[in-house]
Amino acid sequence: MTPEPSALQAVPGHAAEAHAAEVLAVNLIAVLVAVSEDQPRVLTIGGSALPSGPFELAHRSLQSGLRDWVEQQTHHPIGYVEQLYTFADRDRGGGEGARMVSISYLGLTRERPAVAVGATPEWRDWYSFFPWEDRRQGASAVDPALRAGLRAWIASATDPALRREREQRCAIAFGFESQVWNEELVLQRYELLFEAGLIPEARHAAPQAGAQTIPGQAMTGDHRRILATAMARLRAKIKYRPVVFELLPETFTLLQLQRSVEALAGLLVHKQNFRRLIEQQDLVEDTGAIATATGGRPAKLVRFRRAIQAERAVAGTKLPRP
Amino acid sequence: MTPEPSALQAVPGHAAEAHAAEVLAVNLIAVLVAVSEDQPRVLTIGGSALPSGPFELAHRSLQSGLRDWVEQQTHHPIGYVEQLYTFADRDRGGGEGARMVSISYLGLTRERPAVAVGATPEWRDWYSFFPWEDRRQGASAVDPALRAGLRAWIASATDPALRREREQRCAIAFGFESQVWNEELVLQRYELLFEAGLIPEARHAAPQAGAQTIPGQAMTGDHRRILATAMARLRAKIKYRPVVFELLPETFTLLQLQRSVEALAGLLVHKQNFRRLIEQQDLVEDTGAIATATGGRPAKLVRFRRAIQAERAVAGTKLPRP
DNA sequence: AGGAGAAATGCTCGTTAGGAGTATAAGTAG
DNA sequence: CTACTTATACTCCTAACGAGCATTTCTCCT
Repeated sequence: MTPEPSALQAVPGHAAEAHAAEVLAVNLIAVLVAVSEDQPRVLTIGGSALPSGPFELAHRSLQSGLRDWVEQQTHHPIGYVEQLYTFADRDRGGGEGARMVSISYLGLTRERPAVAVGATPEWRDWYSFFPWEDRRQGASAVDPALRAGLRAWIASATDPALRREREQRCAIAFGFESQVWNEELVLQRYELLFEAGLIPEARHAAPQAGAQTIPGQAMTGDHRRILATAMARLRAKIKYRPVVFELLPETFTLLQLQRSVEALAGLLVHKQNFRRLIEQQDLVEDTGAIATATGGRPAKLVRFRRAIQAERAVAGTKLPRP
Repeated sequence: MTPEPSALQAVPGHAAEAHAAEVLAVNLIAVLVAVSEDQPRVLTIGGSALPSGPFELAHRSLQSGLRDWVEQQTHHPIGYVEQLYTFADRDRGGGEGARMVSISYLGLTRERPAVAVGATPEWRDWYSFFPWEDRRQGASAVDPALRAGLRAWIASATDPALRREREQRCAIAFGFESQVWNEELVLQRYELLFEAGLIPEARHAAPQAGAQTIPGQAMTGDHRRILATAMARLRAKIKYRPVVFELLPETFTLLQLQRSVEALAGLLVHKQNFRRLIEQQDLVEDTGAIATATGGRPAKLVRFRRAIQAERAVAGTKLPRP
């Protein structure tokens, strides 16, 4: 076993010594998600920033570093943590020689009821940052503003090829022509709006003429982009991995489960088929208890079958096996 | 917009100043994949290390930093680059206060024919590192050795609960009982073998009694784990994103395409159904040309319809829409 | 008490994607 | 001319999925 080499050292101009000095600050950023009252929430600091903190030498690993201080913050066990993305764009970080590398994580937890409103940290509805992503009541109210802004951006391209390209990107991301809304394209939509100058955070990067902005609260730095990444990842993941259960109490009804999925996806689902899906996958089991009715026939209380994690590997095959 | 804060600074014991000094070296690691002669290859340095190099202040972003020096190495355009994972385990990096954070990437390219064999860098068959992952000829020849080693590891657990847990993990990852081999579980399999002490690299971390190791060439440090991550990601990705085409020449036959997919997946697929899949998704278009036959009826040469990238967003829905 | 409303639960269709296999066409190597 | 290899076209079957209808069992209102 050779000692950990800088394998590139053979390349001219890449002498290892020259780089030993190039050290960077490493930051951990958490998107902590919970669902309560059928709304997805995200933990914020000061209302518009994601919790973040430096990676320290004392931490065993990146993930344990994140867990350490998130649990310190929330006094909650985080059931599920997943790395999102690492980035180090030029405009981030401090001055010369102090560039920052940020490693973002998605964490799922149950919202602690006792968190005071207005406190720091505070749970906020994630759709307050992305109002256009909530389509549970049909196309959202902010849709016309988006369309108008995007149309203006498309029209502002003088090159016809560029105009067509923008048009197509918008059509796909927002389903303008085809009426097909893909709830997973959260990040693509955000980036289009950003490019179009409709996002206040974009002003800082590229100050434009006074294009008007759209509804949706801004966040510190590029935290809203990170939140978009987390939303996209979670919306994709709930479809092939039983992660929703990390957000639910120990026992719950099928409707509660459905409402949570709908909250995350920003879409309504077909109730009967949703139940069929859950049942045929053996995801839950009866507890024997009955939910105190909330306005209809009482529902069975079920619990997540943790055994399923062990029994089955994820399927996800799409190759025509022989 | 508040200035980029360390949001955790309010937490006791986390004063921002105390951490400004904790800076770390950041390393970029590339898993560069190509396919030639129906074999997946990975670019190595010195035969057993992945190319890696420091992230420098001069780089615009992490990804462009990676692109810069990979293209410098291979003199190839890399069509596709994707971030894999960032890690910073305690046993990595140098001495005190110089811990290393490694950011790994997956890159796809076409193998340049003119690369000399035995050179540094060198393309190597990725199954030389993971012989058990190639099941195109049925269960691989190394299978018995794996089973024996894993059985010994299972039996070595004195606690019956632990033994059952190990048994189940092996059954899922390797499909022992159910005969179901999930080709995406590359990383899980590697980690099981690692835990079982069957991987030479594990010796360094936890020197055990002389459990025997299994076929498959070792790599520097934890590079084999990173390669496993890349293989798993790529095997999953080819199923829902048209990334295989990055590995193929401009025009190709459907069989070439199929063989490339099989090479990556380590599995054979049903030819007719594979073609149906490709056709119904409109992934390729005729070039009009015919392939000079390689031993059968001549095949149409097709090319990837790049337009598809723009036309369609990825589907991937599993929610019962209303 | 009786009826309206809300939610739970059960079942039925029709369509489609995917797995598996048969049949035929069109080349090359002897 | 024949054997072999690969390309290409269909057929059949089943499970999964989208879209409904119908019935049951509660609470609440008048």
